[in-house]
Formats: sequence, structure tokens, C-alpha cells
Amino acid sequence: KTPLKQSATSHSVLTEIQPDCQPLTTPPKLKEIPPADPWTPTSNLKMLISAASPEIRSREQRRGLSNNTSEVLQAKHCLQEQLSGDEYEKSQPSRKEKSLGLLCHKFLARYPNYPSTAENNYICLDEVAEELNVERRRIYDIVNVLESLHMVSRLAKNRYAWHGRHNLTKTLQTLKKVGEENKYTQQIQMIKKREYEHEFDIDGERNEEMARSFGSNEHSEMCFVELPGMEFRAASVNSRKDKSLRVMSQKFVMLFLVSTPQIVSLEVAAKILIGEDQLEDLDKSKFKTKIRRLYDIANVLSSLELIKKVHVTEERGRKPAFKWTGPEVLPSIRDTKLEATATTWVPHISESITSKEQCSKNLFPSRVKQSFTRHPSLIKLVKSIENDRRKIQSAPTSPVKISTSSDQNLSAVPSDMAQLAAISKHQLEGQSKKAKEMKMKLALECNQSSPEAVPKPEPRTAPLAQKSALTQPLGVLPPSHSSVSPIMLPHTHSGVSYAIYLHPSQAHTVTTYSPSFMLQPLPCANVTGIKSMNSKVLNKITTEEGNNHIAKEDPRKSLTANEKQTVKPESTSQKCLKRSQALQENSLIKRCRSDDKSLDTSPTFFPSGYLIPLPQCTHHGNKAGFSNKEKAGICSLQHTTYSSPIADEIPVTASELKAVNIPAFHITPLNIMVSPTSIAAAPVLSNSCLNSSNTNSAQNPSSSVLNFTLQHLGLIPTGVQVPTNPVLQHTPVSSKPENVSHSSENMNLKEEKVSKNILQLPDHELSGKYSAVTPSQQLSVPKEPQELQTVKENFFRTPGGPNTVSSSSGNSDGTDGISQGTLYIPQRKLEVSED
DNA sequence: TGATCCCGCCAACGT
DNA sequence: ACGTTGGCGGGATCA
Repeated sequence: KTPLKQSATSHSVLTEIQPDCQPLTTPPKLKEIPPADPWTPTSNLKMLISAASPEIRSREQRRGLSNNTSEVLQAKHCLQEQLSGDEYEKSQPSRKEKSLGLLCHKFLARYPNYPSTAENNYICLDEVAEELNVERRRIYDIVNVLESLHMVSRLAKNRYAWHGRHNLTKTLQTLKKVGEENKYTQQIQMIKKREYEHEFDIDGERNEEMARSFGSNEHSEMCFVELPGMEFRAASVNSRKDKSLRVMSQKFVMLFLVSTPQIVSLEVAAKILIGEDQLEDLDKSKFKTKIRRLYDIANVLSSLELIKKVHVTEERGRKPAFKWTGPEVLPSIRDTKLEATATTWVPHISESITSKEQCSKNLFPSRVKQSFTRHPSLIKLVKSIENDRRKIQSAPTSPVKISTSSDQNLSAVPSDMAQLAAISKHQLEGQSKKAKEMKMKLALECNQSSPEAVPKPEPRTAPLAQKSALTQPLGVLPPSHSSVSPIMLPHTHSGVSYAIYLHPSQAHTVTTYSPSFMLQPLPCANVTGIKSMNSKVLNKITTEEGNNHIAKEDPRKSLTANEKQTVKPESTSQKCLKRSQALQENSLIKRCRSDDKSLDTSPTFFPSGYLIPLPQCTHHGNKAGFSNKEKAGICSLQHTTYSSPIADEIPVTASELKAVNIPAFHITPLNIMVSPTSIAAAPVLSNSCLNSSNTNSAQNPSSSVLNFTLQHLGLIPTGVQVPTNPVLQHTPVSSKPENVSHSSENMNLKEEKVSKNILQLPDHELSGKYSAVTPSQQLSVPKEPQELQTVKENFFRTPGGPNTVSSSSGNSDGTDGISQGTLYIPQRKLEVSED
């Protein structure tokens, strides 16, 4: 049968992850095949035939491929099984053979991980379904999750474009950001806590729960997160009523990205995704359905090797879970920068604020509410807006764009630019005052910070970025090292800032790494970004979940785990104590020690105050206003409410909002010297430009300091020295051999109306445009002082690494349901076992 | 058994 | 009206 042959080819491809498997011809090839088959005049007929003996074929194929790797093994197993029952063979392809995971492998095998622009990577669902001998329905399942990762995008009915992993990094970054905004971390904690309480059947103090759920749930609604380049196209083609799978898939991924041990149990995921768990009417059936769906998603994510199945063992028993095995997701440079700009940092601040909203909540409870109420659409809007903003920002600076005068799109830009510039100016002025104030504060709070360190205020504000910025563990830069501190400090001064003082205990929370916290006498120590590295270790090892402990109480109390617990008002805490105590004492102590070592410094003091720039929060809102017109309308209203000082000052029209958002824009026309080869780098540069503009290169810490810091953070091995050029540094950290082909697949960007896109980059690559910077790309970027600065900032900012999770602790005001030291999650012992 | 999750009905949409 | 998508959950398999 001819069809088999086709499938055979795909199987061979199955072998594994080889990125470049036949990048070129997949689509055409597929097409060819059908004609080859004499027996099937019609596709339908063919389908039928294939259906008749799919298992047989697959078997044959597998045998042929027996030399292949893991896949083969499975196949063999299947075969063996079947062998035992000869007669049955035909009847049972065995469920596994039909599994979505396997199907997905086949599907993925057909397309290169990094398709070149040249080839037309179109996917015809019908063809694929046919070739893979599956019903179209199944293909939808796969495509939907791929779409959620922007690995494919729908061009038209029955037609998709294959992007492979080009956009993956960017997508993940975006998802992570959104996840943080949604306070998924806190939600997870909540759920765990609840479970815990449930176990003990403790006094049903629903009050807290109610409050908590209240806070956490609201945003559970979220729309499909789009990438800058792709959304429009897709939107034009199909209605965006996207519901489940796509969105669910994204949310699921977010959970991994914001979790510190990057392990998510199905149960927790399902609850969060359902979102209504608050009501406690855990609809059994609904829950069950959710789980089912999650399995579907997990299967394809597994095929993509982004996650893998594991089991977490708790007192309760073994629970299915998945562990993130995908790339570490670092905040994009751009984002980081923005964040930096947006937020003012105090070195010691260990607190992390997940979202601006959170900030706003804390600061202004009353107002906050509004912001919280973000409608699902809002989030989306914000996202898209942000994206737009980025584009715009990058545009001016991006060399390519400049060079390409030919762009028609550019024409639009100028006017916008002008507006933005004007606005930004305005902002700057306002901010500058505040900046001064900030400086003052900083100076007071941290002796270390030298006046020079304080950069001038930057115009650009990055709303979203804020959250992450706060996340930074102050510990990274020990206060004692005054020289260093300046670096750490974000130079941004967004206008009004508020100082929040955290208790040491809270500081703990901040730490990405929860387990260690409690014991640490010195908050700073905890702060140390121990980050994600741990996660690896954690595997198979017992890990505690729900590490975040938030305590409002006096810091001293929190010094030790025991003490801390004692402090806790809740009865639960006691119980928790019992359970967790032993554990804490054991492993935690170890960790602490190690931490201490690394930290060495010991600022005994914990001035953990951090300044939160309100304006930025506002900006967030502003952003929303910014992008899509339609959305803009909606957004603008809400945002207005945000009420940041700045916002107030400025009329809130949508257009204005836009301007506000883009402040960075004018900033510096960077003279970016980009190496010709690295077009992709351009975006990066632009980012750096923005940030760096304020920053003096002089401020940069000595390389030795940098090295020291990095080493302590575990970002680089002790022996390693970071080259002067930070950019290069990056490589070790994130570099994965994903070679970034600068080539961009030329997704039909043209379609995008976005004039702002300056992306006239010759290669049009999505990644390039959007600044999805891959490690390799970064490398290619010529060193610039500014860039250096940026990189450094990134490092410092993300001591926690990809895993850095903003802890929930932030809300001291309790506005947020979760906040209030009340959120205490008992540590539980988790055993993660791989399957 | 509980964990997985295939299968395909059928509704919501698009054309 | 018909074809495409894809939510959904019964119930078969797997471990």
C-alpha cells in the first residue's frame, strides 16, 4: 500500500528531536504521496482503507524502523504484546499506538524544529490526518496546543503555517510573564494550602479561603496570549473565541514557568485552570474533564519535550504530575530592561512583586480592586499592547529599520514617534522629580548605594516588567558591597514610588527557593538567588512545595522555622509544623548553610524596603490602551481607573495612553552598531538602548564583581570568569544549541497591518523582530557598553533565574486574598519520581 | 482500582 | 446547508 510508505518516512523521522530533519520538503512531499496511491481515488476512500488496517501498517513500519531509538522501543513493546495474542493483533493497534503522544511525534517529525524561511511550511490538516491515518479531530488536538505555543498559526481554514520552535523562546517568556501577572504562583500556593487544610480537616475557616479565592480567582479568566507577530493574522482568519485547549495549554505552560520546582501536578493544574475552585463546588465531572484535557495537552507538550511525566508522592499518595523539561525561560532582555526602568530598586529588597496590580493593591487597596478586576480580555489586550509597544520601541532603534527607508510602514511611525516623544518628555520631567526623591530614599535605605548610582529617570515605563523586577532578590548584591549596589539598582524612576518595608520573613518568601528560607537568620541570605538550579537537584528528591511562607510578624520571629511557625495564628500552622519540622531541620539547614556561604555577606540587616513605582502600575493600564483599537477602547476605561499619578496628569485618551506607554521610545536613538550578521540582535540592542540610556556605563560594576555575583548565584561555575562583555556571558547560561537561524521564516507578516512594525528586516524573522533573542543571537551581538549594562542587569535581576517566581508575599495589606501573612503553606514532602 | 486518554457525538462556527 | 472546529465526557485500556 502506498500510504504506508509515506508513513514510514515519517516514522523514521520520529527518531527524535533532530531539529533539522528534512526541513525543506515536508509539505510537498506529503502532497506527492496521495497521488501515488492508486487505490484511493478519494481521500475519503483512502481514509477508510487506512482505518481498516492502521495497526498493521504501523507495526510493519515500526519493525522496519526497529533500529531507531526510544520510539522504537515502545513500538517493540507493543509488538511483543501483540505477538502474544496473534489473532488479536489486527484488532488492537494497542491503545498506545494510537496515543496522542505518538501521533504528535509523527506529526512533529514531519516538520523541522527550525524551518527556514524559504520553505513554505504549510500544513494542510486534511493531508496530515490522512497521512497519519487519524481522524482530523485528533490533529486538531495537536495543532491547538502547538498553536498555543505559536509553533504553528492558522492561516485559513484547514490550513496552518509551521513555525517550529523559532518563536518558542519568546512565547515562553511571554507566557511566563502572563503567568506571573496572574499570580499563578500564589494560586498554586493557595490550592496547596487548601489541600493541606483539608487533610487536617482543620477548622473550616472559610473566611480566609473565601478571601483568598476571591483574590486569586478573578483573573483566572484569560484570553489566548498572542505573540506580536502572529496574532493578527490568525485573528483575521478565525474568530478568537478560543476557549479551552489553546488557552488551557498556555495556562498549563504558565504554571510550569512560574513554579519553582517546575513541577505541576495535574490536580493543581486542573483546579487552577478551572478557576472556579473557589466556590468549592468542585464539580467532579468538570474536574475530571479538565484532567482529561490536561492529559491531552500534556501529551503533546511531552512530545515537544517541554515536559515529562513524573509522580509526586505526598502523604496522600502518588499523584500524577509533570515536570518542565523545556528551556529555561529567562525574562527577555527587553522585558527586563523595561522592568528595570519601571521599577526602582533597592538593593536589599527581597520582596518580589508579581504584578503591578499586586503593587497597586498593596499600595492602594481601594484602587486596586479595579485593576484586579481585569477582564480576561484585558489581559489579552495588555499583552498585545505591550507587544505593540515593543515593536514600536524597537523600531526606532533598530538599525535595520532605519536602513530600510523603503518601508511604507515607517511612514506611520514618525507621527506616533513624535507624540510619544512629547509624552515621554513630559513623563520624564515628572519622573525626574520623583527620581530625586527616590534617590534620597535609596540613599537612606542603603548606604551602599552611591549617589551616582542612581540613574536618571527613564522615560520608558514597562508596566508588565515591574513585577519581575521586584522579584529580584536583593541578596544578590549584598548591601555591604557598595560598589556593586549601584548596578543593581534599577535606574528607573518612574514617577511616584512608594517604599514598602518588608519583614525578613517576607523576604524569605521572595526567595525563589522556598525551602531554605525559614531557617535563615539573615534574610538576605535567603534572598540569594539560588534559583532554578535547584530544581534539577530536586528531582527525585524530596522537595517541599508551597514554600512560600508569608509572615507579617516580626522578622525576628521568623528567623527560624520553628519560631516562625509559632507565630502563625492559624492552627494549621501547628500541624504543619509537626510535619514539616523535621524536614526543615534537615534539608533546609543544609541549604541554608550553603546559602550562607554563598551569601557570605551578611547584612544582618534587612532593610527590605522596596520602592514601588506606582506610575508604572498605571502604565500597565496604559499599555492596554495602546494596541488594538478595538480593545483600546475597553482598556482605556479600565486603565483610567488605575490612576497613577502620571495617568492623572495626562489625559487618558487612548492615544495618549499609547504615548505614555511608549516612553522609552524616544529615548535614545541608539547608535547601535550591529554586526551585519546579527540582525536578530537588533531588537536586543534596542532594548538595551532604552535602559542603558539612563545608565552610565561608568556605573557598571567591575567585571570581577560581576563574576563574583554570578558565581554566587550559581549562574556560572565558580571557576568561570565572566568576560568583560556580559553579553557573552549569557551564553553559558541559557545557551542551548538551538541554533538560531537568523533566517526567519517569512511568515506572511505582510499581512499584518501593523505599520508600526518596522520589521523590515530582511529576514523578517519573527524571532528577530520580536526580539526573541536566542542565546546564539545574543552572542553575535557586538558588545556595547549599554548592552553590557543590560546584561548585567538581567543577571542581577534574575538571580532566581528562570524560575524566579515572584512570591505572593507582597501584599502586606491583605488586600489580596492571598496576602497577609496568612498564606502559609506548610511544607510538605514531595517525592518526585520519574516514570 | 485508579491513572490514562481514545473515540466520536454533536454543537458552534465559518463559508 | 454543509464542512470545519473542537468541547466534552463515556467508557475502554493500561499499570
